[in-house]
Amino acid sequence: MKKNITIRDVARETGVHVSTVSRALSTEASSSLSKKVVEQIRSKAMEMGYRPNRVALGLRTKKTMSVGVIIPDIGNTIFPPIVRGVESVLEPAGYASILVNTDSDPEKEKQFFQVLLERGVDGIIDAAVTSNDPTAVSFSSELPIVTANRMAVGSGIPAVVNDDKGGIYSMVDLLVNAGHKKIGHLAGPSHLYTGIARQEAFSSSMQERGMEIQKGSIVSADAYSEPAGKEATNKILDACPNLTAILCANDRLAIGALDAIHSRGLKCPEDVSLTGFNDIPLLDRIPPGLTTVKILQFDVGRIAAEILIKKMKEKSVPVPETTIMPVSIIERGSVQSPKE
Amino acid sequence: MKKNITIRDVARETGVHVSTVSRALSTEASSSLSKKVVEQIRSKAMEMGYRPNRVALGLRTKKTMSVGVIIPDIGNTIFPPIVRGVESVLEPAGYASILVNTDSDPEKEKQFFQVLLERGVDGIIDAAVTSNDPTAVSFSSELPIVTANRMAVGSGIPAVVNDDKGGIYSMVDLLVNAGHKKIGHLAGPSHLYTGIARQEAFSSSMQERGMEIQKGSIVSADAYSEPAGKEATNKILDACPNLTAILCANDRLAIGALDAIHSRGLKCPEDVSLTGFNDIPLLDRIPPGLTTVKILQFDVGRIAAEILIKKMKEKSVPVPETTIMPVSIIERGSVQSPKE
DNA sequence: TAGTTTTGCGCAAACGATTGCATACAAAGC
DNA sequence: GCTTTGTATGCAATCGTTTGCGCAAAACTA
Repeated sequence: MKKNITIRDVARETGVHVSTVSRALSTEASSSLSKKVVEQIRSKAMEMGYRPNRVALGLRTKKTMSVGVIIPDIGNTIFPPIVRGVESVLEPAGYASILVNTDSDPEKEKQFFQVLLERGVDGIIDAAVTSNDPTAVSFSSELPIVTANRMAVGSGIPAVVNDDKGGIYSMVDLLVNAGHKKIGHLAGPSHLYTGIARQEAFSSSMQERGMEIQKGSIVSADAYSEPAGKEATNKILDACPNLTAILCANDRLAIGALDAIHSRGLKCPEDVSLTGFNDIPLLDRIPPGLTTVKILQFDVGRIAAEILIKKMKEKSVPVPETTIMPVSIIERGSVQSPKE
Repeated sequence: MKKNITIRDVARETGVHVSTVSRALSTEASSSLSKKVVEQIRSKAMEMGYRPNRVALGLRTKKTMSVGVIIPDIGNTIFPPIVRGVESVLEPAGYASILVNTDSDPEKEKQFFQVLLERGVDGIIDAAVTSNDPTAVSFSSELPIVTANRMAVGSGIPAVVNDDKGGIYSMVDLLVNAGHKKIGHLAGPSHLYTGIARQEAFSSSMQERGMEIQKGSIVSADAYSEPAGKEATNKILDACPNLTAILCANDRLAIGALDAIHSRGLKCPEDVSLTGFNDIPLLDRIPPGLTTVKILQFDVGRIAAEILIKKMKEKSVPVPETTIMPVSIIERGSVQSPKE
């Protein structure tokens, strides 16, 4: 492993001072130098295989050109596209992303904030934020943060989220228009923004349409997972066996609901219609085809990163506090009119 | 954004020299100090909210405690578990992971190597390596590299891969035992290790079992994607309509094959049996249930990271050049005995 | 031609930590 | 009581850059 060469080496070889080399290599500062030296230094640097040391740069300028990306779990299919969206703008802008997984543990989230700050990141994309997140709030005074896919309600931290409310409203419409009168809601975890927002949207939408919400027809799953969805669905159907449709807070819960329905000897959509949220990959191939709300995960990440870059460049620049990304309804086979 | 406090500040407050603070804060060096000062300095540092600056540390020690993780695309379902596996050992060991996506573009891979080196990573996990990868090889003399899921054949770079050969052999066995005589192979891209290794395994296995390989019954897909799988399958079936089974190089190709089969008015497994590789999430729920080879993605990442850490700590330590992870066969509904 | 401005580059201090070496003081040996 | 040996801490260089300031030479100005 050969020793790295520095601007000092280049300076020695070209017979100029290190500061001159530094300036020659910088696009802006090189204008204060004669064309000839700049040319000479650059070609010499290239020839010597000079590679700038970002660590030293970071120390000197207090900008590491890196950002922390905090997510609950990259294994959860909705996050990879978000991460790609983030990188699609960060990388071309010269930023590196340090990725960490919290497994939705607030304690870990806090630790990671510390670690990221020690490493001098210039900003953070937080897709693991909880609805009430003191950690994110307290760190938001230290460096720019943007939350993605979720938001810390009332925190003032810029957020890019999906139109959860609109999506749920459309789904309720769709079910009601299909003739459903008894609709349940398999809700997401109650400590997460998406869980809360979607449940609130469900309730208010049902109310606005004059639909009855039966007691026990709304149950929150512990996590966004298939088993949690199955368990919660069983609770819902135990309490309200007469339901003809269940609106699920996300696709994985809906898949769990499908399991519960089958295990009870029922069929979807014949006995109970089901809807999801997110439109995860391969969902279209799982029978009977889940009707769901498609979200723009990639764009959520992309826009969150764009906002973050703005704030990192100029921390007092005004940015929209909440950006809501449009959703669309994907109709497949899991919804049909109730039998009677 | 309040100014960060440094060991200099702590030194001033406690009335000692910065070097003393540095030693007090380090677990090893603190043994050379009196217990009293150490205690005093530490509590003062805590009280002042001192946060070490890793950038400065990195400059001084030439170790950034960070590693680059290069993958083709985090959106491809097989990579997230690998990344989690990598992080599961890197993070507890104090390393941060910088994640980059190459989209399988060798040019990008090269650029990212440069960027990662500029950023002073201590090592690299490369899961985007191509079978013949001059970039990885040339950089391997500059810093420790371990490849995951794929390998650069004959490069001497330590690799952790799946038992591709064993998996394919088992699959051929399974098909042959089910009575298939006309078996095709939907191969992966021919510039990727997995594509090559699996195809070679297919050919040699068939040969060893005395099975005939029809002309045109092996076609490489351009990419590991459903459309590429569909296209290649059509080519295969155009050339060899009498095939009763197609062994696919991975699950996504197999799903594409399923599409092709359906579009030709055929059925799986009645008309043609199909097998996959990887066992991606939700695969079990796609009818008729794809028989596939399950790989240990998480462990591939985990072990690759463990090897990398060893090499980063002591670059001349001997490590296994190739680690092969066991695979297992998951039987589902996509294979049955041929009709006639 | 003398004074003034501009141009081009060097000097040296910083960024925040670590670490080999020097040093002061105390304890211990004789 | 004087050397010897630790023991605990300070000193200063260093890692690789950037950048404000200064200064000489060149280029104008009148």
